[in-house]
Amino acid sequence: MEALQAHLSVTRRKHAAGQYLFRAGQAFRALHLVHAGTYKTCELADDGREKVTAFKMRGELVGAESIGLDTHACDAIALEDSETWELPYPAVMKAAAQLPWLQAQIHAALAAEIRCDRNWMLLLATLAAEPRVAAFLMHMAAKQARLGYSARHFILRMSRLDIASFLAIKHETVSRALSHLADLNYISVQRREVRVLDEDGLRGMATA
Amino acid sequence: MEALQAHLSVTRRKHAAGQYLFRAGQAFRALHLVHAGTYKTCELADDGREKVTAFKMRGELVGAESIGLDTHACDAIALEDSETWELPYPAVMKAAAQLPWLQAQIHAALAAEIRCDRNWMLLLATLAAEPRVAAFLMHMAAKQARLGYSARHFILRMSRLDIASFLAIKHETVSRALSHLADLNYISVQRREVRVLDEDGLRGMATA
DNA sequence: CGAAAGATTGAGGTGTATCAAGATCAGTGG
DNA sequence: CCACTGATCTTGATACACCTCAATCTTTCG
Repeated sequence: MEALQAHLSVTRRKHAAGQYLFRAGQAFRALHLVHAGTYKTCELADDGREKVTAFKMRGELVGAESIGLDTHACDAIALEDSETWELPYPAVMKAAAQLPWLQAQIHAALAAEIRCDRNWMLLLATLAAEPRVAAFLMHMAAKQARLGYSARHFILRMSRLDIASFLAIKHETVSRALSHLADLNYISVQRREVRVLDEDGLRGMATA
Repeated sequence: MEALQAHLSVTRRKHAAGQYLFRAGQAFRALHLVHAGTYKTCELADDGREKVTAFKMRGELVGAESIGLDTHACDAIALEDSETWELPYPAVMKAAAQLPWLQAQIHAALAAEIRCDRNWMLLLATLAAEPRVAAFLMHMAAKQARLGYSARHFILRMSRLDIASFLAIKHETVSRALSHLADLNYISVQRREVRVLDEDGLRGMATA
């Protein structure tokens, strides 16, 4: 995905914490590749119900779910000062028509998105609150590691409320789960700073 | 999607009720367009946890989530005697490279899959058991209508257990919810046969 | 027909939501 | 710099929706 600049014009966009990358209903014109920082995407219902559906970091694509629509299907919001590369969708399509590897990459990225969502669906459907939180922490740790940071010590960029929404529980429950995981000495938490003390313990909690 | 036969070889495959279209771990070689009947897809975890992630009927694509992988990421099972058109994936890719409209269709289909999953995630995260069941019935009714059948009277092709798994509740809870919706005279149910008596009532239940 | 699978209904237990009160932190303006 | 304000987080007590366990009934299929 990183060799794209050679084939199409890429615009850098910076977003302050809390700023919208796009809102549901706005015209869909481009995909966004996260270059720095963290974003969340929020699914919205007509009646006001909403849920955080994903957290996106460097190398991940935002906005793909709106392909084929005129307007965006969800909100995307920066959780900290962040930056994306904007990839105009028509240009991407044109480039993909010329470059089989790019087409394969796009298909693969969309399919991976589906698999990721379904993994979370499975997890939310089959695990209780505390295991969900444990799995979430493991997942965040893995993401950190993939980006070259420590999987043992990291900062959660999202609020308890965001985590709660993502995990389909209440924020009080997230708080309690974190406190309990700390009591068990699997982690230490201070506000948004997390330290993983016992990875095996966490893993055990996340699958049982 | 129906003009595909002109551009690539399509194999018809029949499946008896309960038969696997593919299993997780089997080689991924083709997409499958449902031509008749109903299939379910099941996401599996290493430790045995599983969840029904989708029900697919005529015109819907099965297997897209495994694009980019060597092997299938989930199970797909026929719920009744059914038939698919098998679309060899390499051939699809080749055709898409020549036909921009096909490429756009594929992107759109994958994106639509993501949006559909996220709608269910939102629903499961924000609604209680009974509204989930009501929403599920409305959804099934809409699917029936789209295929030209009655949205007022239809047969559920899946068991209570399948519905329960899909909605992330227990099958007893599904049963009770259905009974209660019948008590309210929103529907009538006998086993898998459903009649919608009060669509507005159902809709109200599904969003509150 | 008999056996197994699926569906319904009841009674009781439990995990999480709800409601509420403090504590801690971040940002603002005096 | 500090007081002030609002947002975020933590913790407790209670309520209730759903799960669990169990029995019964119906349908399906060999």
